[in-house]
Amino acid sequence: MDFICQSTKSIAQELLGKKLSFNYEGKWVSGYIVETEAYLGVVDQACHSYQGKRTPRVESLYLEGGAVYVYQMHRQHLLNIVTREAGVPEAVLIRAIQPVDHLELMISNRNKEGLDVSNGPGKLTQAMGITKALDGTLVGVGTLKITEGLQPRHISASPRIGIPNKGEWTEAPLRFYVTGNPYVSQMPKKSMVVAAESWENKKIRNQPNFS
DNA sequence: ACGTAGATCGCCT
DNA sequence: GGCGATCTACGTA
Repeated sequence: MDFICQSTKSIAQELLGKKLSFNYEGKWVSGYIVETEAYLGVVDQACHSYQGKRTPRVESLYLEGGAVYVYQMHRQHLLNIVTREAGVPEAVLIRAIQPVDHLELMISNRNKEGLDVSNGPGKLTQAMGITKALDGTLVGVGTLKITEGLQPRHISASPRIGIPNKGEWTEAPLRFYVTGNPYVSQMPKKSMVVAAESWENKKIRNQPNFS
């Protein structure tokens, strides 16, 4: 996947359905990405690099696309993937996943089960065991991987969560999610569908087609 | 289903 | 000293 030669908005949408895997104590814990947000760098009032702000905490945002930016707020870690070329501080926040491998480990890490395991940005990092140790590393070369997964049947956009009083940046539709997937944060029960129905049907592989 | 409060910490100012 | 790109528990319908 190309994290450099595309707009951050495109990457945020392309990440939906990709499989996110983290090596936690020797086990590849994983899930399909179902919700993301784009943060558009120096012009974006909601972005940590707004107006070129550069402090030790946000340093990773200035790395090349494919770098990992993890920061902490309250007691949670939030996971971002840096986009664009080095020096252009844009990123995509991973907000929710649908668990795939080692669900039992995620349940144990969260001390919760069901949708509460990973339907929020702080929840999914806790479930997978992601900490600040990942900050500044590169996707694909260390303990974090992003690989092919499923194809969303439909993608929805909305304003980003938790960005009050930032004018046009509060309203900008920079949050993207797999329509109807129950693991999307703050999804009304009424709008949920069975998880499998939010994805395109899997192609049947390794099977001859006799029609 | 929704709103509100409280937690309790690293990182800036 | 103040403030979050959040989460949880606990009110109330």
